[in-house]
Amino acid sequence: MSEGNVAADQLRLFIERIERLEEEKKGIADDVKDVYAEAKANGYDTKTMRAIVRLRRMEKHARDEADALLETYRNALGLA
Amino acid sequence: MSEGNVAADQLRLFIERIERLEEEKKGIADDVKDVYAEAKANGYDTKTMRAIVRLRRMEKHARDEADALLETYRNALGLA
Amino acid sequence: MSEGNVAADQLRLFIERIERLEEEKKGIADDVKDVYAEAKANGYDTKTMRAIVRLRRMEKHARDEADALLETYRNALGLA
Amino acid sequence: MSEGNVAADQLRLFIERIERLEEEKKGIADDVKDVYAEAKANGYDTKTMRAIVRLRRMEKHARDEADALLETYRNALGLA
DNA sequence: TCTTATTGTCCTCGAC
DNA sequence: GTCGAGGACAATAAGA
Repeated sequence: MSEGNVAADQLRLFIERIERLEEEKKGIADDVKDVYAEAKANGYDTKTMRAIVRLRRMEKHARDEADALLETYRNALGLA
Repeated sequence: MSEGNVAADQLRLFIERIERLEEEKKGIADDVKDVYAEAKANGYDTKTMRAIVRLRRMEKHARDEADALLETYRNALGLA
Repeated sequence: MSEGNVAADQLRLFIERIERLEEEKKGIADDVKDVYAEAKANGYDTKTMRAIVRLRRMEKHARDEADALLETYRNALGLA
Repeated sequence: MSEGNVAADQLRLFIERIERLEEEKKGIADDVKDVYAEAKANGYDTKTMRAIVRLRRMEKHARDEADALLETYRNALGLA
């Protein structure tokens, strides 16, 4: 079997990389949950906190989008 | 068969209502496409236009979200 | 500013038309959601309903395809 | 302002911790996407790959469940 | 074709 | 423990 399973091996490696990343991702998601729990234990309202996080994310996205649009304009006008 | 198919009839009515709405929705989506096509025919870059529409939508969402959050704060503080 | 902003004005009009249409579309999407919610409140399983709607749409699509094909044949044969 | 904003500061810290974690999470999600893209560039079908990953996750879950059940039995029987 | 945008489904989470 | 909302993910459709 010294040959022919190259493709299978490569696939397996891809799969394993993905699984490792997914695990990391899950770990971080758990960390996020912990922070909310800790905040709640300190008397904060998690619903409001989630709203704040959501708002800030939206604002950041809008800003990024605006920057990209401005860049598009610049290019269209041949500036910089 | 004057009886017993009440449920089936009701389900059919729900399905038909949904299908009617979906058709309307599709019609509007087609209208949007037409507007983009018309704009393109007038020399506008549709990709940029889509970016503008997206940006304005994001900004509006952020604004709405901010308003809702402010309202939450107001209530929490017993104001108004 | 009686001049030169014609293009900008026209663009703005296009954008506004699109945004208006998008809003209508969203309104209809909300209506659809309401119908599903109402059906659920009447004891129907929305997942199944969605499957039905999807199936009927596919069938309609298949029928339309068949009609188009038939039309193609007709034309190829010089029949009305 | 040496006083009274303790709560606000603490809240801000919680929010920032969450945002930092969310960013990390997004970074990893992007990494996953990259791996899929790389696999695709090597001739693999990503849809199939996703199915494999999903299946293995389910199998792991099933195994964990079985282990937990076994543990429950052990405890019920007073075995180490 | 190949990417990007939208849509739909699933699943988690907090509230009641 | 059920419900509804929200977010994440996957599938499909559209556009370049």
